[in-house]
Amino acid sequence: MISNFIKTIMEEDLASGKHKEIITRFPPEPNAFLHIGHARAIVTNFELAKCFGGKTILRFDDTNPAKEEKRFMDAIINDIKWLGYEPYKITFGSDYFDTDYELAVGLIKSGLAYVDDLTKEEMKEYRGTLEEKGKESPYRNRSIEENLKLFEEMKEGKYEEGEKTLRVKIDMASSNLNMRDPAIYRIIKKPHPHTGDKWNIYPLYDYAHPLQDAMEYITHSLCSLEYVEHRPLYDWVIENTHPISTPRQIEFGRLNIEGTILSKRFLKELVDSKLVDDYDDPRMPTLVGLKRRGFTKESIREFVLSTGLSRINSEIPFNVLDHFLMEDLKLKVPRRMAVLNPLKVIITNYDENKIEHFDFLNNLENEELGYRKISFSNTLYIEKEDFTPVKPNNKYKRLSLGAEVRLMGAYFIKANDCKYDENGEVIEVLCTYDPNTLSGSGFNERKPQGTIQYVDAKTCKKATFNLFDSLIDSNVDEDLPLKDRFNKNSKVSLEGFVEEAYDPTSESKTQLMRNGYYSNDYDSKEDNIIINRTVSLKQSFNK
RNA sequence: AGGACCGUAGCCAAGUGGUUAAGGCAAUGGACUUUGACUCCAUCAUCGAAGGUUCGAAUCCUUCCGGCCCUGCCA
Repeated sequence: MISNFIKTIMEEDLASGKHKEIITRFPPEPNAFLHIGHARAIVTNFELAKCFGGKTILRFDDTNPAKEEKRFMDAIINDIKWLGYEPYKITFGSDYFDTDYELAVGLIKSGLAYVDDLTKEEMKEYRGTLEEKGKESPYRNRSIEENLKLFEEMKEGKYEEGEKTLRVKIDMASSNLNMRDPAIYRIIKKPHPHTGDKWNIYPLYDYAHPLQDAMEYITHSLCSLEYVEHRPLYDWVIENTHPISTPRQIEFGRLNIEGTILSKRFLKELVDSKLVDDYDDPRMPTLVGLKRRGFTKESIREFVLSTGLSRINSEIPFNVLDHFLMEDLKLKVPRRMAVLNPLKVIITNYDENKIEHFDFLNNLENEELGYRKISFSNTLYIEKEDFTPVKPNNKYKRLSLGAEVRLMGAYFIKANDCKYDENGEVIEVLCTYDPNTLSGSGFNERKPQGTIQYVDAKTCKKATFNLFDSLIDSNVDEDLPLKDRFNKNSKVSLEGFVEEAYDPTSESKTQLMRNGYYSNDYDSKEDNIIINRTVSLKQSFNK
């Protein structure tokens, strides 16, 4: 499923013959890492074009030389490729500076643009406010010849930054502030990464963007809702410069994820203040962060396509993202048992020198993933929350004294006794096993209370589990500075165990067999496996 | 009365005058079980509010309420 209202527009434009082909574009300014919000724009643009056999261009919007950075450009290209998309071509806003300039000269010649000497502050004053109309600049009626000469001189570098701008003559009384003679060129005396020191003047977004679209034959220029009020200006530029094609701007709502903030500023603050490791910290909503957290490109893509988009800014719970990861991985990856909070279990009627190995399906629902060995001995670990001395209610499906439970892939065990530490915490459970109940043996004389997972203490591997939560603390006042709203518990590390078969070097995606959390992005430091949980526990058992 | 956009369930979102308002997520109940997972079955809205037009409205009109955006020589 893909955005209906935009797709409908495209279908109509194709049917009416307005366009023969659909061409879209993704136009990031190369000054930040891409996040999940950008993924929505990327997926939408690429998929929509793909729907109609069209093309999508990646265009770096580098009209402001003060802002661009090469490392962001590389990161953006990598992120788009990671998502599985190949731009038809990669262009730069600066590719069109010559045409931008010529068309601006044309605007002056038609009496539609003028060079203004007003300072920034004066211009603000003249612009008026939301309630009051603006007034015309005293320089508004310079002759075409003078404007031409002045604009040329601006280009040649005769004036300093801020001294002059080129403005377009529209309507100072417009209720749309964007139409009150917006500036389309300003002086910036900085070398540009692509055009060097060729230019002393650079076009502004509202002028450059529609022209870039036009010059690339973009048919549908998708952008976020905040540009709605820029559309009249977008159309004005197209109508009055008569470029080679007539693109159409279409706006859609932004995507937000609950528990995080998708703003460049916030993400930068987190990194700069070292609250997170870097832009690729698994807690970050950046694409590189989500990737490290374990998200696959398929899951991101499906997430975007399935949640759809409209002209509403949406705020989607993080667990929706989890859902699509789960959907993507559940048949694709092997599953492994893991114990995050270990509790020792001693099998009192099992030979303490014996270790058995069983074949166990890597993924119950997908036999193609094959089998691995799991082992069983008299000393095991189970999850702390999988044992309680007294069975709390009849829905309890785990181990309690006197009750019998299946160890997944192995035997039934019955808890007979347990030991406590000085704080009254259970530290060891004493069980007996029934050799007749081996999994797969066909034993069906009685049913266990439930099934729990375990690892064999004699063969398991130590692992550190990183569990992640929202970046934003929901209990903190929204008016506080972003940094102060950081959730200090957004990362919790637990020391536990994974079964022997877990291979950190080859299994970058694994489902850990308890309520669907998956591991990814291990870091093998010394002997310690670090596993980042990617999908949150659906619920806590200890309600 | 500054202007723009928007309001369909807890969260997304189809639907743009015509049978009982798609679908997904979440939730709840049940079945199954080598994970309280997965899978399967069932349940879950009269469309921000009030009026109006119409044989008939979530769809058109009016008013009200609510949200969000706009006063960069940023994008």
